[in-house]
Amino acid sequence: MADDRTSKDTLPVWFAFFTEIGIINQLSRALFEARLPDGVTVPHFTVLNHLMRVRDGQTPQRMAEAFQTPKASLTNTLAGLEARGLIEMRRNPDDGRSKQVWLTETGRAFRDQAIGLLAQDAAELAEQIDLADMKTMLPLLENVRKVMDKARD
Amino acid sequence: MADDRTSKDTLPVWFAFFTEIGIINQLSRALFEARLPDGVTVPHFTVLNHLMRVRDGQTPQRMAEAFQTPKASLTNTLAGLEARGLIEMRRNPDDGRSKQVWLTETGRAFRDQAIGLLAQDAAELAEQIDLADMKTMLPLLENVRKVMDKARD
DNA sequence: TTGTACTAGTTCGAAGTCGAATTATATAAT
DNA sequence: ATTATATAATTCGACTTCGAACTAGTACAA
Repeated sequence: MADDRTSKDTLPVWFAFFTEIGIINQLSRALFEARLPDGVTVPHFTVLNHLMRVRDGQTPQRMAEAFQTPKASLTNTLAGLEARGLIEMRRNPDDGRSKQVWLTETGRAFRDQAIGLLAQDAAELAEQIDLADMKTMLPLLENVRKVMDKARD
Repeated sequence: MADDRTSKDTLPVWFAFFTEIGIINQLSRALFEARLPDGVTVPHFTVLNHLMRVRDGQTPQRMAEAFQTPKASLTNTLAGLEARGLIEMRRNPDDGRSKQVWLTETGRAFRDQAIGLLAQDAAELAEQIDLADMKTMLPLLENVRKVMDKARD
């Protein structure tokens, strides 16, 4: 018995939601890339951060799934990181088709330094936005993400 | 006077927040573009929707500000819409430097039809996500967006 | 052992993004 | 009027994105 008649204002609310998401995404990208040196982009940083938070030595495939991003895009991102000496790609000894992505020492240092720079911006934002609000939103956003992820055919 | 010592978990929360934002943005883009016909993209639709919701006849400059997007990107988007006959660019009679963007009848019809298609997806999402949660997030997201917007130097 | 099907990653190409330079027009100052 | 400065939009070019085709390697069946 779920009511399959959706409320009249459902659509506008969702639209407004996606609009805000889009703008915040854009603003955060601009903010990040203004801080990151040397043409390092958000996708670059995201990969470094992921490898450090979760574990390095992962395959590109696995990471593509984690980020919900096409393999071809990731190939490009990884090539950029490797060219800058921040990661190392090795053959996967267990499976010749796949590879493993390892952080270099430079990569680890770079990520830590970047975190430091970004922390300044975060602190500035934190002055103006209640952390409690962020903690309210976070689980709700996660839920939206999970539902949308499942809805993909 | 403001405490410049931010809580220890501020940074991780903000990171997680931006990560969710990024993924939801990506998922919503995929969802939208699967529905929109004929190579029409999210930026295209966003412009149409904005012109209809707010008012058409606006200048590209004004819209670029509203969307937080570079002028050069918008030029490209508008060119696509004009090529498809969904908008019309006219000289601004009050200022020869600028232009005005007007919806065509085709453009209006297209937007209405697109809304109908997207409403189906929204209804599906709405079945699984409480509208109250959306209404909780919306003002908080708006606030984040406004603060970030102001923080741009 | 060969064949068939599958999977990981890359390459290719078409399209989108956007900072910087450029063009056209407007406004202000003298 | 002339010049200087500012603003709206476009063009240019370097770069990113990502679907589809391709290459290399694996698995399993007969």
